[in-house]
Amino acid sequence: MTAAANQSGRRPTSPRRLERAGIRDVAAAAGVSITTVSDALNGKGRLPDETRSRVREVAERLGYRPSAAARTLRTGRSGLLGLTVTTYGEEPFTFTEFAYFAEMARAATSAALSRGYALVVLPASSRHDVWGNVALDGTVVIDPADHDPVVAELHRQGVPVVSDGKPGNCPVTAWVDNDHEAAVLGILEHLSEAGARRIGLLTGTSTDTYTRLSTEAYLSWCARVDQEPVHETYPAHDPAAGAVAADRLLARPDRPDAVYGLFDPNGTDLLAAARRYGLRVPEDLLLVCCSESDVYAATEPPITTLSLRPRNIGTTVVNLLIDAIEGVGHQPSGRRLAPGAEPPPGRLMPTELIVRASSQRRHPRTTISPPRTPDGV
Amino acid sequence: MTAAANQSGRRPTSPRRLERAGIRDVAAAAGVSITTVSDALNGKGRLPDETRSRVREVAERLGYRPSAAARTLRTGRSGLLGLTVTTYGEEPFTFTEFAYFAEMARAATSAALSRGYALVVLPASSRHDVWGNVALDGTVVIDPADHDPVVAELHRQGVPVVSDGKPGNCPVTAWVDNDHEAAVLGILEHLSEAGARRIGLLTGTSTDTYTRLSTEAYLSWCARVDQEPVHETYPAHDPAAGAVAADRLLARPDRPDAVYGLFDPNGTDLLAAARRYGLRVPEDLLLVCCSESDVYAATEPPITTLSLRPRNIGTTVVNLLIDAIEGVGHQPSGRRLAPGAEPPPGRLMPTELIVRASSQRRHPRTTISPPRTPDGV
DNA sequence: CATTCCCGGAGATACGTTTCTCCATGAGCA
DNA sequence: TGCTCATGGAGAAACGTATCTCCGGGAATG
Repeated sequence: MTAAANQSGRRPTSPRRLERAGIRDVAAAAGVSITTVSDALNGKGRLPDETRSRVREVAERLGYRPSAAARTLRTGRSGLLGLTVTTYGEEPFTFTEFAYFAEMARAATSAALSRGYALVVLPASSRHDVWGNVALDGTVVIDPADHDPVVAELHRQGVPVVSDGKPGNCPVTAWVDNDHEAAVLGILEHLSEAGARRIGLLTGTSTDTYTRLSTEAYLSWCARVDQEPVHETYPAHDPAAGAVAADRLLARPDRPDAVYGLFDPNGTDLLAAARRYGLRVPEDLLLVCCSESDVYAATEPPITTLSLRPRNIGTTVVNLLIDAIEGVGHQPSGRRLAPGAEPPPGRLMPTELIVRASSQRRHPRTTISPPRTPDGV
Repeated sequence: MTAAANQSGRRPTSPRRLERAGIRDVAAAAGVSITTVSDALNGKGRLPDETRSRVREVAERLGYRPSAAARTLRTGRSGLLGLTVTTYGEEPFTFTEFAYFAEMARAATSAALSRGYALVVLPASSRHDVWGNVALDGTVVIDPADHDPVVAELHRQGVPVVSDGKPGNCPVTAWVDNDHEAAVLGILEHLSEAGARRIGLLTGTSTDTYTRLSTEAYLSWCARVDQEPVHETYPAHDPAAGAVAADRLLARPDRPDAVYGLFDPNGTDLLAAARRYGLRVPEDLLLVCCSESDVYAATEPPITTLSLRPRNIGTTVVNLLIDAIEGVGHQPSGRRLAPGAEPPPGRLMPTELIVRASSQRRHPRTTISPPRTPDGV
């Protein structure tokens, strides 16, 4: 039957070995036109239910699966979202953000799927041919650089881009970020309440928005409460440098009695350094670091962490992206032609401070920093 | 100039708003034919270098990007690999395998990328429309069920499938797995050497290959050394049930003096249970569990873990898949028509026992179980 | 001078959909 | 009877690329 359909449907010039059934085969087998098959399967035209169900049945029987490539070509929609992550070395993901990224990607995948999209992870540094070979309806970019070439290229192609991390100078469609300022202030306040008199900060040297905003919040807080900043910095992509910097921080003459570390490994590094200097945590030194890892629930003592709630971020960023993709037509495309007219809309998400033994000399407590109104809106 | 190219290249009937430059525009702008442009850009035909570079230059100037959809439609290759993972609940990934999966997926992505492919994560339970909407050159399936419908469908469509986990009864092209039998025997031996007299096992009730092979190895070892099995089981998808089962195991009259837990959370659950019963680890109870999480390096005491080396698995499985995709033509497709003629080729990968304080009363040591020859070859 | 051959490149077709346009038919209505 | 209209469906034009076939013309060869 399939063979017969093939023969009547195809040009006789190419006696194709019969591979997968195409829409033509279904049309022939059902005795209707291609149009009718397409309409019946996609629920589009005006057809009596009888025809619709008959066509569906024939398609099912032939094991017909529409060609994704042809559909994409015709409709201009691939149903694919990109997830781009900045890279330092050979490995496609940043080391320091690994747990964050894993959780965020998982939530993003889930959110995309539930709206009928699939997610492709594409490091910015990927081979160019890979980028060129996949049709993306939109892209999520993690922490884009100031004049990110990838974002610029996508923008030029008219592909919507939503960034995780407030963009410095990037033509993104929208963005999502944590309220880093509020988070840092919340931590400093928390440490103060626990009795800290001199709070130190451990950060990377990189100029990404996260580091910059957090540092600025710290410095302005220092100015306000009239504390001299105690601030150490290291190249964040170098795993060994973090331990050294932690050591340096505790070796200073103006040694802090509390430290906040901006990156995931800082907690264990600081703990090790404290041991070397014979400092007890939390009696002599209060410790907080930003991390998604549950390692810090099991350390001795357990360490208070700031969670950026990557699941929230991932879900939000994908939903914003899909909104932008499907909401096309609402936005006059003239927007692209008016640079700097108005900043892209942004959304600030709350962080969560998971209070453990390392940052309290009294009893435990959990706070969530309140969301603020985004600057961009 | 682009406008002119458009006008001369397009049919005058449709005065398309000028969007992205197509191959026609490049051809017109360079004063050559479409064929020449395609050949020049893909390095295919016989063209003088001068023409080639000129065409490339024009393409660059126009910002030409070939349409991935059109290319896929024409060539039948999308450059996309699927990564399918079995699901228990709403979330697309299995809880107990989270760290394993994250690492494995990361390695798989990396391996795919370095060979020019991109990876799409697609839970088996995804909405049907998502599966239908993405053109896959091949798929990696994690732990396929015995008569997995997803694998069957892919097989029917002629899509190569490589599985992570030895398939029970599935038409996969190839498979990769750990040598679970050797791993379990290695652990039992390790515990015996540390002084264990009665070793217990904590597993899930599910019938996947991993659980089955490990359990069988345990039982046959028990028979050989003449020990009565001490075996507790719980529904692996229920996080609370694991803790209960751990408790049950240590409450037995024939309480074991050593336990191996097959799943990630078993370690912490067993540790907590041991505390409740006043058992010291490792003095009264030796502990090992299978996990990729570095949590177990920080527990008190640190717990010995078996790593399945997901990075190895991910890399291998993807490379095997791409080999199968690109090696098409070597395999006579008649293979598909001869079911049961020969089992698919498989590869067994070594595991790694990371020895920590919980499983030794002497000094630390690290062993790696030797790889065996796969059954299938 | 006639023939062959290779170089450089043009034309046309197919990949498998979706969708726009249009047509035939028969019912309802004046 | 003649007109409009809704219904059910067919035809054909894209979408943008890769590739197969073929062709003109100059150089080499007899």
